[in-house]
Formats: sequence, C-alpha cells, structure tokens
Amino acid sequence: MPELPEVETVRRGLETLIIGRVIRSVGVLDSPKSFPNAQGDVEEFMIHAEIRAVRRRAKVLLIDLATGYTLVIHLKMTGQLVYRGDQVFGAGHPNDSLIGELPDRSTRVMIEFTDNSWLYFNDQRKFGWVKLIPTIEVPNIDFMKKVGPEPLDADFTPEQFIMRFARRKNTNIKAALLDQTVVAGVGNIYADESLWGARISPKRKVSDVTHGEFTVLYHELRDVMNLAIEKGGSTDKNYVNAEGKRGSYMDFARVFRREGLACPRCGTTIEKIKWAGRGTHICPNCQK
DNA sequence: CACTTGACCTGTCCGC
DNA sequence: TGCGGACAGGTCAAGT
Repeated sequence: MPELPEVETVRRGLETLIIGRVIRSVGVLDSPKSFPNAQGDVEEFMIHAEIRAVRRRAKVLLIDLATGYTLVIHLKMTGQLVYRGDQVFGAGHPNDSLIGELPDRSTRVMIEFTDNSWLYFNDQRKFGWVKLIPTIEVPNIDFMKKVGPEPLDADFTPEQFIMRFARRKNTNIKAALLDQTVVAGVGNIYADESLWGARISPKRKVSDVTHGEFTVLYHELRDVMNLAIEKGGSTDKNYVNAEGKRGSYMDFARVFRREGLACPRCGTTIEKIKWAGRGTHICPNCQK
C-alpha cells in the first residue's frame, strides 16, 4: 500500500505530532509477528524515552528515541500509523477520516505518551512490522544496505537513475522500477503513473528503453511523486496519514485504477492487465 | 548473480 | 444471502 509519497506524508505528520513526547507505555497486541523483538528491550529502551526525530528511508519510517534506539517501521500493504491526542483535528469533512475509535481490531501496537495521547500501529494483513534497533545499527540492516537511492534527493541525477538499471537489463521496465534495490520507494501506483507519463509500456525490456526515454521517465517519476506528496498520498482502501485522514492523489491519477475510462492524453480506453505479478494499468495507444 | 513465482495475512468484491 | 475464488498498494525466500 504505502509507497514513498504515503510514507513521507506519514513522516511529516508524525514529525509535527510526536517529537518531544515521552513514552509512558507500550502495548503489543500481535507479537512476534508485528513486533518481533518486542520482549525485553521495550522496557529498557522505550519506556520513558523521548521522541527525538522521525525519518524516512525508502518506504521505511524511522522514529529515533532519546535512548539511542530507533523504531524501524514498515507499513507494507495495509499498515497505518495514527496519532490520537486530546485535541480535535480539523473541523474537516467526516469522510476525511477513514477510521473510528482506536484501538480497533487491526491494531497491533499501541504507544501511550505521558500526556495521555497515543500512537497506534494498525495493520489488517499483518505484513507490516515494527522493530526496535540501536540507532547506529539501522544503516547495517539488510534492507538499508541493499536499497537504492532516494529518487527525490536534490542531487539524484538522470544519469544516476539510468545507471541503476544496468543490473536489470533482461527484465521488463515495470519489474525493474518496482525493484527497491534499483531505486527506493517506487510501488505499483507510481510505477504505472510514471510509465504512462513517459509513454513507455511496462512490458518493454529494460535494455530496449532508450537513454532519452529513461530521462523522461526520471522526470515523470519525480514529478508524480512530488505531486502525490503535495496531495497527501493515494488512498485506495487503507492508507491514511498520521491523523487518520485520506490522501487525494487518486483524484489526479491518469491510469491507476482507471481501467475502462478514457486516457486523459489520447482518449483511448485504459486497460488493466496482469504484469510483473501485479495489476498494471496502461493506455494501449500511447504507451509503446 | 539475475529472474520468476509463490508465500505471508485478512478482507472485500464478483460471479454463480 | 451464501459460497468459492480472485484480488489487493510490498517484500522475501525459494526455485530455475
């Protein structure tokens, strides 16, 4: 579910909501699946710890504690991190909020702060996880060592982008885009959206994609991810931000989940196929 | 090593 | 309304 723009939206929300708060208690409702190393270290390194920073790398959230430990969190498909305090959030539209009373039946971990506010980790499908790791060890975990560069970094160039695909010459462009060791943070939504933007068929072999096409794809990927962050991410079913509210990128999607509708560029009916093991949305006319 | 497929879970939707 | 099957935004571990 959450890709780079969704995780970044959660990160920004949490940054304003939990930094400086101090943990009073931790409730683990689904160990060891959702919080594999919850035993032992939690008491010593989480209780009474102050939240110092909320970072993101690829689709992983990193919540740094004053004890020198970091909560490493992956939301996978259906994970949510929702903060609930005393204050009433926004007099927004009722539909803004996708979830009700917390905890609910998908709640796996609950963190209580000393000011009586709470942070809930919910995950319907239990693919996501929370791990408590020494902050200095975070760069050494397997995922961090393998994951590719951040596509939105200011110093990430089109040339670097193209070079990252050198290892995946014999697969198709969509599978390569989804490979987190090539570039970090791309998932099914923004893979389909950026390929449409660059007019490239997801079936194209990497070695057949030209330098010029890669350059366009680089810009389309960055543009679509930046737009998605601006819109607070994409809410299809489960995704919500740190306040439990939906994102609105889906209102701006060009192909994703738009099968049967007209391509906004040429009017051809958008198709949904199974490709690279995933639901894949294409305009059969303008993506070559 | 590169590549593909299935497994991990729960919930929902679609067709019969 | 009930039931089986397919499918869902992500990664791994296996297999070739």
